[in-house]
Parts: sequence; structure tokens; C-alpha cells
Amino acid sequence: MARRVGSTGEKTARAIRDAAIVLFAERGYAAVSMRALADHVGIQVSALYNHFETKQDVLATVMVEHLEEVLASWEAMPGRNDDPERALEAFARFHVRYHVDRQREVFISFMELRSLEDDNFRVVEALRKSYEHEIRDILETGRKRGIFDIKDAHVTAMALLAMVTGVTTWFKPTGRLSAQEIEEVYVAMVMQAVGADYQTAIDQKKAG
Amino acid sequence: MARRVGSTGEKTARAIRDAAIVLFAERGYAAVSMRALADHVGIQVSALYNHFETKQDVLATVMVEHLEEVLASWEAMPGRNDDPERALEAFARFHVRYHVDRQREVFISFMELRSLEDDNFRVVEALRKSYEHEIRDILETGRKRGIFDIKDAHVTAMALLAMVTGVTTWFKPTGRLSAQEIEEVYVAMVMQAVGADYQTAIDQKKAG
Amino acid sequence: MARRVGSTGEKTARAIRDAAIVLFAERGYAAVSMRALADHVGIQVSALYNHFETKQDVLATVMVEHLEEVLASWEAMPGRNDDPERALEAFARFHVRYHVDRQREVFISFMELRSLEDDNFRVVEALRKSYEHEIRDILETGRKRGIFDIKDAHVTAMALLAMVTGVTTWFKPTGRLSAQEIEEVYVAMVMQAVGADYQTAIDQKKAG
Amino acid sequence: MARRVGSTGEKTARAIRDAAIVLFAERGYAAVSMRALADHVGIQVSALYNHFETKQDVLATVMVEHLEEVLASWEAMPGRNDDPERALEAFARFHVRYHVDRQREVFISFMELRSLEDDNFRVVEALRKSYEHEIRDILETGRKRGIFDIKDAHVTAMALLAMVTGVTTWFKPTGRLSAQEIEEVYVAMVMQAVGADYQTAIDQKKAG
DNA sequence: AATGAATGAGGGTTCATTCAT
DNA sequence: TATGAATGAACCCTCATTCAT
Repeated sequence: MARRVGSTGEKTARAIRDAAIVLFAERGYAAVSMRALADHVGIQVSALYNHFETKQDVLATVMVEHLEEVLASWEAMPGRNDDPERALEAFARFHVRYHVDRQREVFISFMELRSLEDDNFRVVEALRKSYEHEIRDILETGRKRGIFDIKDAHVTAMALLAMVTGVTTWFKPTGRLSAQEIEEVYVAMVMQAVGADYQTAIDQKKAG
Repeated sequence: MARRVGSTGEKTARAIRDAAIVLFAERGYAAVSMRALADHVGIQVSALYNHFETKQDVLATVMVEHLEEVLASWEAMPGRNDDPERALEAFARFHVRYHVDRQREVFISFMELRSLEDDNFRVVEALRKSYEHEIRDILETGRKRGIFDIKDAHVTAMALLAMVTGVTTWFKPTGRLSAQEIEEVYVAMVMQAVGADYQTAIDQKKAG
Repeated sequence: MARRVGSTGEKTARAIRDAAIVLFAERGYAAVSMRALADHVGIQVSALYNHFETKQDVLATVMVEHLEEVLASWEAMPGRNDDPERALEAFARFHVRYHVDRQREVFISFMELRSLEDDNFRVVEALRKSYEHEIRDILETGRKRGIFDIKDAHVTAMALLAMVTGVTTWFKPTGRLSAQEIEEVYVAMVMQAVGADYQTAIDQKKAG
Repeated sequence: MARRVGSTGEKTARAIRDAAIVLFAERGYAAVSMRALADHVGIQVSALYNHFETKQDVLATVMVEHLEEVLASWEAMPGRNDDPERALEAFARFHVRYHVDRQREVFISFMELRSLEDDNFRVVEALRKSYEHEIRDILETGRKRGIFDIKDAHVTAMALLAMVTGVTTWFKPTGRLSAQEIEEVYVAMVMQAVGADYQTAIDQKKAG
């Protein structure tokens, strides 16, 4: 008999993943005990094992689920198939927005790669690479066409990803700047960093 | 009795710090046991306590030592007191160079803030802020003078730091690009990101 | 409501007993989990509790059932009420045959006495003693009549039981010797061990 | 620096082995927890791990040590190189004596074979086989020379070993019979079981 | 300065069992 | 009768740290 959606089990599994995201992001995978996780969810430690085989399994599930959602969301992003300039802007916008919204998952997926056992690492690494290829391909296309003023698509891709991903380390929704404002700052920086004539476009909008 | 420099003890303490840097960077503070550390050094666990009071003390020592060295080196960097454009270039150049050279210490100092107990955290955080202020001040000065085309000095500072710091996550000395080449790529990106007329300067050099 | 013989429940209970016999013999009671037992049967752990109250109950059931069958079978063995020589031969023959056929149950009933809780232990111990008394009585009668050359009926009984029971530790149906051949070897040894003139009887048969 | 004989560590390790022998024999390996073992020794659980790597290691050590001692003792037994009749008597005498003295180790080495992991099993099994070969070789020699009236040296060896080993399951030093008396009963049974003319020899001694 | 042995807390995981469905 | 989910105790083992030598 199939497990009914919305059954107790489904809800508990979801609660465990959610608690894991909070705790792993806050303290790091190694520093989070299954007891702490269970306490956070409000169940007994042993009950965790009705939903996940091991602690490692919790981590892998969280990471894979996140990366798959990132990729799926990017697939649906408008502008991603336009010319390199618009595609890069779309990517930057998507990336910063997604990362501001899902700071913790992003941070975990980046930081806890080293905590993954071999099998899980391979799966997650493949997903990460897929994502990195997206921006690298945009940059490379733009570089070849002479639109972007960059020396190396790969290094640039890594640098831009690091820059934008870094927003997760300091952004707080209650801070001085809104998510919307931060998005604009980052998109502008990305565009300028590759030498695209972005500022003008904005000014035109304003002027228009 | 003062410990003589060059004594066995001094050498062991240095060896422990070095091993800690390697292991903390590789696995994270929480995932490194005192046993693993001792094994790496080639001594017994209990001998560690002749040199450091606690595991936490090892971490704090490594971080403080690193940050103090960073600041001292930056103090000595030529160009840091010139106009904002040159100062930013100096900073970018210094930062990427230092981070490529000391990848592991940088990574630890960034990642393991959360592993510090309150007292140590305050000390380390102060050192980090000092460093962040250096670039923020340069950017702010440049922004006020209309030299840099940026919206917000603080956000830009964080973004640039994250971007350049990120080099530690993928750079390998044996890779396709040399440290020298990567430095150039990053410096160019930083300068472009703030809208400084850097590329021209390079071209002038070439043209010169 | 009486449980109908042949009902699903009856079949499952039988399957659990059978799986328990295999697993307890193989790994020992303490090393077999209810999960392992359920897996072997092909049901969920909680379903076991529809058929047995506790794990201990499974063990007790298996042992009592086995010992009662042994006693009942021995009651029906021809020759058991004849003179001590024939009675001993009958017992040896019965014992080795039964033990070769039911190696696992025998092994469990012998080894897992210590795993029984008090109440169950008393029941099982009584059954075991009944069986031991059978051979001891035969030996004692033969010793008194001067037919058996033994020093002590009890010690001899224990020794012979141990010897024949030991067959379960190494006999494999696919081995060099058939069950039939092994039976002959053991019966001859038993008869000789008590100084009965058994070999002659065999020779007579051959000569006859 | 070599560990001094008689140091605390040596004594603790010995105490752990001794406690393990008692507990494993009484409850079985799987049913003995490291906590129970530590309690029995009077130390903390974690201290066990200063002396043995794992629980499995405790078992393997106890078994290997015992079997090596058995073999060494048998090597030193007088009469073991005489004619088959005397050699068998020597073996029976040695075996029952040793097994009465070391009931628990014998029982463990026999019963807990299944609890050994592969590597340890191979080592222990080899030692056991060495011992079994001793009696089998004696029996085979005697059979070939027509001294023993047995059908099969291997089956006979297993039967005799089981018979004599079984003494460990019921013998109690405080019981009706002394170890000395039980030895005589068993030796007589062994000799008679193979059709050796042993009783006469005893009578001769008495007559002598 | 280094060691072996000890401690007590806590690690991840499995246990037998219960219960609502 | 069978299930999935829960419990609380217990499992083996490792942890950081201490201390006599």
C-alpha cells in the first residue's frame, strides 16, 4: 500500500530535513549530533532512523535535493537562452536571488562537500559541475564573440560564483539593505566585472 | 624558565600548528580529533597538552597568528597609501597573492569562526574587521571622489573579498594557470567590478 | 476465537519458528535481532508480535516444541523396553538419527539454555532431564546386571550424550559419509564404550 | 621505551582477558557488553580500549592464546610419541585434564567460532585443526596397525573430542566426583570406544 | 617534554517492543 | 493480520582531557 502523501512519516521526514538545514548551516555537519537533530525536531533519536538510514544520508539528501531544485529553477529562468549579456544578467540575478532565499542550503552544499562519502560526493559533485558549466558556457560564448572582456572563462566563472555565493555569509534579511537592493548591487558588479556595458543599459532604462 | 627558541618544544609546537592547519582546512575543526592531530605530528595525544591547553587553543592560535601576519604584511605593502585606484589594485594584488600562498589558513580563518568560543571569537572577529575595513575604506574614499562606480562600499567590499577569497577553493599550484596569471585575472576583475579604468592602464603598459 | 489450522496466521507462525531455528543455530539467540528474523520470514518486525509475545517467547517455543517431539519419538522407538544392551543400541540409534535430522534444533536446545529466562528454563530443563534419565536408567540397569563395563552411569550418560550430540557440529548431508554410515559408526562406538559385546552381534549378522 | 612487565597496563590487560573468559563462557560473546566487561574488571568502558582495539579483538585474543597454550602443553605431554595405544591414552588424559582445568576457555573456543570475523576465524580455525589432527593421526596409525577397532579415524576423532569436551558442560569441581576420578572414567571410555585393551592394563596395575 | 593509562561524556546506531491505523 | 512510525534503553566506540611516571 502506497504511503499517503501528507502522512505522519512524510511530515516527519520533511521536519528532519528542515532541522538539518538549519543545524548543518549553523554548526557544520560534523558538529551536529543526531541527538541535537532529534531534539530540534522534537522526536527521539531512534525515530530519525525510520526516515534516514544514516546521518550521512541526511546530509546527502539535503544537498542533492537542493542542487536539483537549483538546476530545475535555473532551467525555468527567463532570459537564460538569450544573448550572453542577457543570459549572464539572468544568471547573476537568479543566482543572487536564489542564494539570498536559500542561504543555508547553499552554504551547506558548498561547505560540506568534504563531509560526503565517496558515493554521495560523486553524485553531488556532478550536480555542482552542471551548474558551474552554465555560467562558464555563457562566459565562454560571450568571450568568443568579443562581448565580454575576460581573460579566462573558467577562472572568471569561479570568481563570480564565489563572489555572489559569498552573499550568504553576511546577508541578513533585517539588515540595512533589502534583498532587492543587494541583487542590484551584485548584478551590476558581475556585469562590470566582465566588462559588459551594463550600467548604460540601466541608465537607459532610467532615462527611457 | 623561558623556552629557548629552537628548542625541541618550540619545534614540536610549530609542527602541531602546521599539522592543525592542514587538518582543519581539510576536514574542519570539529571533524579533527586530537588523536588525528597527534598522529599527524608523530607524537602521542597527551603530548599535545604540553604545547596547547586545549583543542580550542590550537584553533585560536592558528587563527590569530594568521590574521596578525596578514595585517602586518598588508601594512608593509607598497602602494597601500596611494590614491584609491592604486590602493585597490595593491589590495587586490596583495589579497590574492597572500590567499594563494596561504590557502589553508585563509580558509580556516573564514570557516571556523563558528567553532570559536566567545573569548576567542571576539579577538579574531576584531582582527577580521580590521582587515575588512581596509578595503572598505579604500572603496568608500574612491566612491566619494567619484573614481569608483559602486553603489555601496560595504556590500562591494564583502563581494570583492568573497570573490578573491574563493580562489582558495579551487586553486591548485599544479593547475593550468600559474599563481602569477591568476593574480592578473583577479586584479583585473576587481578593478573592472568597481568601474576603475584599469584595463587601459594595462594597455598603456603594453603600449609603453 | 480459535485460530484455524491452515490459516494465514498459522503459516506465518510456522515460518517464524523455522526461520528462528535457522538463525538461532547459526548466530546464537543473542546475536539474532527481531529485524533479522522478520527479514528472513519476509514480514515487518511488528508483525512478529502477532504470533509471539516476545523474542524470548520464540526461543522458548522452539525449544519446548523440539524437546517434546524428541521425547514423543523416543517413546515410540522399538526396542527401548528390551534388555539394556538392545535398549542402549536403540537409544544410540535413535539419538544419532534424530540429531542428524534435526541438527539445528538440537544445537539450540543444548546451547541456548543460558538464554532462557527463569520460568522457561525450568520447563525446558525438566524436559531435558527426562531425556537424560532415559539413557542413564538404561546404563544403570546394565551396570547393575554386570552387562555394561562402566564406572558411573551418570558420567557415562553425559559422555555418550555429548559424543553423539557432537555429530551436529560437523555433519553435513553432502559429506563423505552418509547419515546411515555415521549412525553405524556412532552406535558401534557407544556399544564399545560401555563394554557391550556389540561387535560380535554385528559379525553374527554378517555371518548369519 | 619498552613497557615494564608487571606494569599497570599489563595487569589490566590480564584482568580484562580473565573477566572476558568468565563472561563469554557464561553468557556468550554476543550477550556480553563492553560495559559489563568493564564493570567486571572495575574500570571504565573507555579504558578497555587502551588494551584491546575492539570487542572482537578481546575474543580473538582469548581464543588464540588458549589454543596456543593447549598445543604447547600437548607438545610437552609425556607418552605422546609412544605407540598409538599409549599415545591415545596420553591424549585422552591430557585432553580431559586440560578441559576440566580450563572449562571456560575450552567452551568459548568451541562455541564462539561463529562470532569470529573472517580474519580471526582463519587463524583460530587453523589452530583448532592442528589439534584435531593430533588425535586423528594417532587413531589412523592405530587403525592401520590393527590396534584400534574403528571404522573411520576422522569420525572417531570428532566423536571422541565431542565426548571429552562435553565434560565442560556439566563438571563442577564441587561435585560428586573429583577431577581425578572423572579423568579415569573418560580415559577408560575412550580406550574402550576404540577397542583398545585398556581395562586389562588397569587391572594389571591393580594386580601388579 | 613525552608517555601510557585512565576518565566521563557523548558519538552514531540498533535493540525489543508498542500502538494507531 | 500486517504496517509504518514511535519510543527509550542499550549497543560499541571515540572524544577531549588529566595525571603519575
